[in-house]
Amino acid sequence: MSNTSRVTLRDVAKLAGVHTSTASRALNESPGRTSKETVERVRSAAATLGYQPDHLARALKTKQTFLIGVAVPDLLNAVFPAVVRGLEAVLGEAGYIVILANTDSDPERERASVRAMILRQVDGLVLMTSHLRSNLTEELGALNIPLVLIGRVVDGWKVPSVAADDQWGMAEAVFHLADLGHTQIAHIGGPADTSTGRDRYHGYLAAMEERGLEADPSLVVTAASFDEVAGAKACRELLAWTTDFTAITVGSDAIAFGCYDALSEEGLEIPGDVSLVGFGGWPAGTRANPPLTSLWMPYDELGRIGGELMLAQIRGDESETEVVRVRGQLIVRETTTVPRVEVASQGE
Amino acid sequence: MSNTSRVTLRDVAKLAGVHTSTASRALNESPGRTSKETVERVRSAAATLGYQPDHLARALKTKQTFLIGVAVPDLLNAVFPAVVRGLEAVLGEAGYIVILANTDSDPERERASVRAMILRQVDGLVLMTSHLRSNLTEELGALNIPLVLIGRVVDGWKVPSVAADDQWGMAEAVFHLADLGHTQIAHIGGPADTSTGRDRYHGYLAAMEERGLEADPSLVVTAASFDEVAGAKACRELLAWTTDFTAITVGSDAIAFGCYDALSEEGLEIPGDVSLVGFGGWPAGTRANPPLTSLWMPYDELGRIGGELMLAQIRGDESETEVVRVRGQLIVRETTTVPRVEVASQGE
DNA sequence: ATGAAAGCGCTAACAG
DNA sequence: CTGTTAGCGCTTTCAT
Repeated sequence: MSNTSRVTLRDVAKLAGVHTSTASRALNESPGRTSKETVERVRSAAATLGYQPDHLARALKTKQTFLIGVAVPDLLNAVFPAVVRGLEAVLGEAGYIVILANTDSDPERERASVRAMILRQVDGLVLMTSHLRSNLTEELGALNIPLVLIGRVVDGWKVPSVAADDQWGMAEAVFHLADLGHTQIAHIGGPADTSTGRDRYHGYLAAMEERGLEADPSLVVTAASFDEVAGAKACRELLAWTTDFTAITVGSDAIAFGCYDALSEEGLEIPGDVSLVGFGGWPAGTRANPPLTSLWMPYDELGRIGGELMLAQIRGDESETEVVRVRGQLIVRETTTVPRVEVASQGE
Repeated sequence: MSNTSRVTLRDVAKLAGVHTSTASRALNESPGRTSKETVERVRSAAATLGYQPDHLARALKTKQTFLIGVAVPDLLNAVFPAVVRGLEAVLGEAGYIVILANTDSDPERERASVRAMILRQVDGLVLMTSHLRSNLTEELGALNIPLVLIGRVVDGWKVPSVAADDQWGMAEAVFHLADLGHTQIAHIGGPADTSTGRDRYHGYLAAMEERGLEADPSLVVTAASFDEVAGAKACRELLAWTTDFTAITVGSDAIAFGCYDALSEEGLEIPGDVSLVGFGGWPAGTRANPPLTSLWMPYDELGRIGGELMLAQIRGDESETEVVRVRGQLIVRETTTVPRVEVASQGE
């Protein structure tokens, strides 16, 4: 019943026989501004009373809440928990605490969440949102609150960001296929209005060109989202159009799984008829049938770096707006092999 | 640069031509305590100025932060993001915001996180911790802060909780196997010091007895944790001891996946030689090879109910300490079939 | 029904 | 180096 009325700074001061303000200084160690002696007395008084400063009161005065708002599109997508974990570790270490909001990839909900967080006076905002256009951009720009973007890069908006090197990654995937002898490589990309979707697509294009391969536009389709059903749907579209390809690169592991279904519906075997390379490197890929070859990216690392960027920004260390790209590595499992030969009939 | 110094209640009051305290009452609608007229004036003043109350200041006075602390053991385990999502949805709806801490299933880190959250004056605490003994129990009991346990039930500690009906679920799994004709059913349980581990084990025992089957103690092993490697290890132990069983029930889908590995190392086929039933019903099970039969539990629902319990408790609606058990359903995929016959040689 | 005054717990000018 | 005085923005007695 009794909430053991918290011990306040006044209590500490009284016990130490000094004024509250002195106690405050002693504890916050305003550099040199206090005699060693009193610092000592106050410290021990605080210790014996088990004094814990009240964050709220302090925040009211200092305008620092030590709260960091984190907006994630979809906690059910395994990528995001990994990022959040990394973030929480780094920020927690520095005394910050993470407040979380799931936006369901809905711009509306996202705006609402961000507003709520700003209202809470968060010291910084980490956005992993998918579709970053909207006036959220300006709204946040005006507020000039420390901001970090994770996973997506927004052009024309100077803000510290960290993301997987999607272009590089997708290029690796294409090279792997090309090295196996594939020349007709399809691409089922993620939504075109996401930077990840776009960047991966560009990586595909660049890699095809680098290998002197034609990126036939009819071999490129776009999934409406990064999940399995969208992936299956997109793959069916592709299949309805043409089967003149021996390999597929995709925008996410989930999309790849969607392809498992769509391909098997058509009686196409992986990798016998079609080789497939996922993107993300989910652990689940190991158990899939067949195990998914995929370009793994260190998502937890994204979170950690994102945390660092946030801390740097709060400290004011912004040497320059930093945009970090991290790279992972291709994990070759069993969905890729040399191309089937029959299709080679069609001349170049 | 300029943080557009937020509009304060004073500004609103001034514009409405009333005192701050009146404005406060008008906005908080202290029932009937204010004339309709002024309420109207203040409201519109607030609207035109775009007034947003300062949570911090309010909290300092009212001792209500509208923050709910949530401690999760491991965000990388797919179960927890689902729960968090449910929680966040319900609590967010009610104006609460979720602050998150990952404890890595480490009692030490857990205590630290919980302390930090309490320091932040959270209005409530949601714990999904695995090993709930420790003095955390008493520490929290003394503080009498609204508390909800999700996923685990701690005996001898009266606190609102919601968890999967583990006993029922595991019994279903056993019944399924028994119906197929299995009589020698092994059990690879989760850690014995978790309520989930124990309850599932008890469910296994009860179901075996109900069907008049002998639960041979040598057919029961315990995994050190709920993950794949612990599962594989435990399964190897079992295999080293005996192969006199035709089916296995396990404490989690991850443990089941570990069994995939351990069984195949011994050249045992699933389900040809050994039938296997997972627990949890992860989506990943669909893609596994073979697709995993598993007892699915609605983890998002756990989160939602947990949120409701928290809200009820905050409101003071505690009719009685509630302990909710939710049930899911068996999803039959391809890891279960009738028992192999050869083993039937050994008499009873 | 409203205004005046006090105070939540802390920090930050300003004197001394 | 320390005490005094204010005040963060809000709610809440207490008078009126």
